[in-house]
Amino acid sequence: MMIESGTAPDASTAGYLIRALCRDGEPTVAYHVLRDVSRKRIIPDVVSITQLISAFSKCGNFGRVSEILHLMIASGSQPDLFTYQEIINALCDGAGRTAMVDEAFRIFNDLKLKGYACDVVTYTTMIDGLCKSGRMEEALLLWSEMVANGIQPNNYTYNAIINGYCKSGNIDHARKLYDEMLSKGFKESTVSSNIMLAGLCLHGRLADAINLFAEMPNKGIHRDVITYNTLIQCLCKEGKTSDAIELYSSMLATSIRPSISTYTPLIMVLCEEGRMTDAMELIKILEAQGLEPLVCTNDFIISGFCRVGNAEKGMAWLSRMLQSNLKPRAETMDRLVECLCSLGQVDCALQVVKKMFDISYILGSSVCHLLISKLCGVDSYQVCELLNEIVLVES
DNA sequence: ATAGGGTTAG
Repeated sequence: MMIESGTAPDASTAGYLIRALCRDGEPTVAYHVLRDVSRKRIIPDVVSITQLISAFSKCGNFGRVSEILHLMIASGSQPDLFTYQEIINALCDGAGRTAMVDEAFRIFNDLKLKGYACDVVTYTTMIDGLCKSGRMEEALLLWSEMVANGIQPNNYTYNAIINGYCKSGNIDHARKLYDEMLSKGFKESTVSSNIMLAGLCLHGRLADAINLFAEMPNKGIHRDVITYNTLIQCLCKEGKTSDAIELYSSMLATSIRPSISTYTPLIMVLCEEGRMTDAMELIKILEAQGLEPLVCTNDFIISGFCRVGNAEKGMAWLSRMLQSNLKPRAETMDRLVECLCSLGQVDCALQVVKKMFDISYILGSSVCHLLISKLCGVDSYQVCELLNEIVLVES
């Protein structure tokens, strides 16, 4: 309407639109606004373009990020520390999966060379990224460099490094840093407690973990869904299933709502113990709360039904999975074939095998042997050995 | 005229 009425949009018009579109999760539309106005030599403010860069960084579209940076610089506008902070943060994100920490580190070091004054947030982001990819030595070097530059670590920085120590197995160093953090006047928080809790759990120090959990309210630290999930997962891992379920029950008595990560370890351990009725009860509960089981939970359930010899239920869940376009793990299919064979339901087993072929899985050799044995009524290992011998003799 | 950054489980 504005353009049709003959009023030319300016940089502010574009800036408003770009920020609003980014906020509403429409970065591609925002990008087209930027392209449109830049053709008329109109360049929105750095804040708006930074939001756009942030949106594309977060979804991993670094090609587009680089393009916008070039457009920005070519039109005489300079990205600032916030702009690069968003890119570095996104490159560090991904929990080791898609983390491009090397690239983040390159940009970070480049920033210093270009004369940008990195601050506590930039340093902390980079330290956290290095810690998360297991590069503790470099993270500690950066910490020293930061302090040498007159920037004091804050509670975020401490949490990043404490988390790094916890994850890399040095729980005693983590503890030392924790005490140092407290001595500098930074307060314990839900986040710092959750980090230590996860560290203790990771190293099997269940008694210490339970103690920390118990002490949180005494110290005035609020427990959140992550606190509960971390301890529930730990109890499940340590075989304390009834304690895990008890903790889950006590969680329901609080105002904290369980998440899918509350249920996943509980259902997994119930399936492993063959407690399929209890597992299915939890599935019903989580679905009633509008949650959806993870793909791996479906695998646990099928394997669990196989474990208790209920191939029929296992088959039903497999169908449910395939109908939802979820891909079961190959081992899950193997378990089901094995279970059906042991029940003498070779035809059903072959149906599963057909479904495996449909999703382009290859039969494992042990399942192959099992099927051949069932179909031929002979021990296929012996047949194979015989065949091998024949091949040897002939060659 | 308006407005931007970092943490914990999975």
